[in-house]
Amino acid sequence: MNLKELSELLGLSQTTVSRALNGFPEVSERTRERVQRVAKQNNYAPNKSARGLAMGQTFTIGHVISTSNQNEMLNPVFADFVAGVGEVYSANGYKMSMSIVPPHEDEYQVYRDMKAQSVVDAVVLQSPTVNDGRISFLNDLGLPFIVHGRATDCDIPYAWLDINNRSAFQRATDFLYDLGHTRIALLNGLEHMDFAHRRRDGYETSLRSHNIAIDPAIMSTNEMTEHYGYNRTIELLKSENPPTALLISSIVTAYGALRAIQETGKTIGHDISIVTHDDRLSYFRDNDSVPLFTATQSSVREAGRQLATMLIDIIASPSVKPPEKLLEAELTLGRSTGRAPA
Amino acid sequence: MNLKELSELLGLSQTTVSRALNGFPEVSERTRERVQRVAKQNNYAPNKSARGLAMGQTFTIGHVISTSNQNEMLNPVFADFVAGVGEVYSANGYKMSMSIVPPHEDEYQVYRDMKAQSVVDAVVLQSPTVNDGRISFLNDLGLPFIVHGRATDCDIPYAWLDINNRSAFQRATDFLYDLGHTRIALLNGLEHMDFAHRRRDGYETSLRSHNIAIDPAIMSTNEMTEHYGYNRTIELLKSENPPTALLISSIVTAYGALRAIQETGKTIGHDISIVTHDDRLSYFRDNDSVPLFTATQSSVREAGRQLATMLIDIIASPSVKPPEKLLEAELTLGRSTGRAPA
DNA sequence: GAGAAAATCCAAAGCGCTTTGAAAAATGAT
DNA sequence: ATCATTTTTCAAAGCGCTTTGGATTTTCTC
Repeated sequence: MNLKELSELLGLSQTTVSRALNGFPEVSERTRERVQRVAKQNNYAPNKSARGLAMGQTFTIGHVISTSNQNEMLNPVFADFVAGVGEVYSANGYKMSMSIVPPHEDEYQVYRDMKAQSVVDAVVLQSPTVNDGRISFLNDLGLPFIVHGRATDCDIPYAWLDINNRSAFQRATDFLYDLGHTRIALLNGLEHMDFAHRRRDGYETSLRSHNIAIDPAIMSTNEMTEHYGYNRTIELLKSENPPTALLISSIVTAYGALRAIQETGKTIGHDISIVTHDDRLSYFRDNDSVPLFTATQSSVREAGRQLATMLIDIIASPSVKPPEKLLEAELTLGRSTGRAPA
Repeated sequence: MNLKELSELLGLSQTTVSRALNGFPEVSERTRERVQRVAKQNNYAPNKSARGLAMGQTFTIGHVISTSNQNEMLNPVFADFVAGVGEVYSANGYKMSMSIVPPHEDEYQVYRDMKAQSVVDAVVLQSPTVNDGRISFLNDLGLPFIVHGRATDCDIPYAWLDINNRSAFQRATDFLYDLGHTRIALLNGLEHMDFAHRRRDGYETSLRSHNIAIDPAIMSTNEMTEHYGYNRTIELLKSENPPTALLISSIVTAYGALRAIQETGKTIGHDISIVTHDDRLSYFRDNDSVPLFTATQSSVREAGRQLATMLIDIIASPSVKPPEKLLEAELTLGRSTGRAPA
């Protein structure tokens, strides 16, 4: 069923039917109701290609995910983030177009093609690095976008939504210090990633403020797998001057660290403390009355929702200055932290 | 830059340019080369909406993900599966359109709209249940599709790719039996899911073949979170007749079980054995020479690749009988299994 | 070099929608 | 009843591409 058929069925012109369905004021309520009813009955929905062609808008938002990193690893946060944005998209009549960029292929070309083919109205940029060339590239390309995160070394204005990584990790480190910990290891993500860079900054700032020397021997950076947490913790515990606390960038890695601690016969929250960042991933949901991990918490799914809302606003009014939003992470107390051993 | 402008630039008709770019034989190699060169130079790519409208094909494949289950949980397998299909899509000029269905909304309506708006050429159906109404629905709707998994109670022919869940769990149970285990607990996924149903079947078949009574007290079914693994294992270990081995449906849950075992002071592979299913999720990758878990392994990313290839074939030749593919899981030996304690 | 065959190119229609500019119908004011 | 407004409807153009059917040019054969 297409517009022509529907309008013939109704005995109206295509114009009137189109206007009735798209909520234009030039059509009487009685007609609109009738049109909508018959459209629903016949399961009519306007052809997206035709609509896109006529309006120069596709009601589609692009996500491009590069798997070109060393292990072709995906960000564990990916699924929940997508779920969050996707909810808002579908509530607003938008579709999500996801492109996976295979290893050794050019992510920039994907954006160029998206623009040339006008296949999306806007894109969301994920996993920004400290100095992310994609931002100025998209800016020059003229493709509206929003960044999930920020790029420290980028000075042009752009739209973003981020959590306060620096403050979160500073507070977490302060908290461990208050518990008496002075030897706090950092198990960070890859530090060319902007979020990891900022977390490290927060960690170091806290240490400096308490006159604790920054010791690279207990700071590490890697992809945030379970095994990274395990292996690195074993290493740290075996070292001559082992830390009494671990600050960890991902809950997946924190579980690995916990495994190592248990295996070594130590007690978490007693012999050694852990604070981790927790994105509230759905398959690590913790329903205990007191959660396992003390954590800097921020729901990445909720972040996705808010980011999508912002982006849809940008599409609606592109002229206004790029919106920015900084979400604070909560520091929630769990069973993984305690007073530093004497 | 659009076709008209490009063809004027080249001094050719739109027809010729279009044919040159789309590989039709009616254009000389010399012209084709020139056209392609100039197109690349000017970053020309055909408008997708226009192309879709003219050809009645969108080169887009739909994925619809319902978050309507109790905890709005996403399948942890989601990200890697998407990465797998996405690779193949982009290699073949297809785009992926992902729809998130918010809780309490009608997944069927999403499919109906996709069809009416002709926004996709085909869809992939994920997480099928034992008796999944979506299969016959899509069949009646006339929207080409392929199922990732199968539906036990569905008798119409349809395209699918699945792993041999039944055989994998039967072999795993046999293996534990051979090690002397006779009290083997099952920590399964939600059993209205077809894969979980089949795994249970494999487990029970093995037990019956060894004349071991099936004991519902040590069989459980739940969403496969870390905490499910932990809590359930604690429960089992505390019970009066505790199992000596656990068969677990997801590696996330297996880590939870391991945590419980360690906490109880028991040694994995000695006091208690674990066999888990491992989808080779990227953030649980295990690079140890001997892996942590003995597992029924099958890469879900590779499954995604193969499924995408099959679906593209279906689109190309819709008439042939729906393809089916059954992948066997490997049983790989890790450190989590050992002889049953005397 | 003429005619036939092959290779190359083109103008125009059509895909299904939105939207412009104008006409027809309904309403209100005099 | 007449004219001026407002409301409601419509015909047709245009979005950028593919593709049909035909025209033109080149190449080949004798």
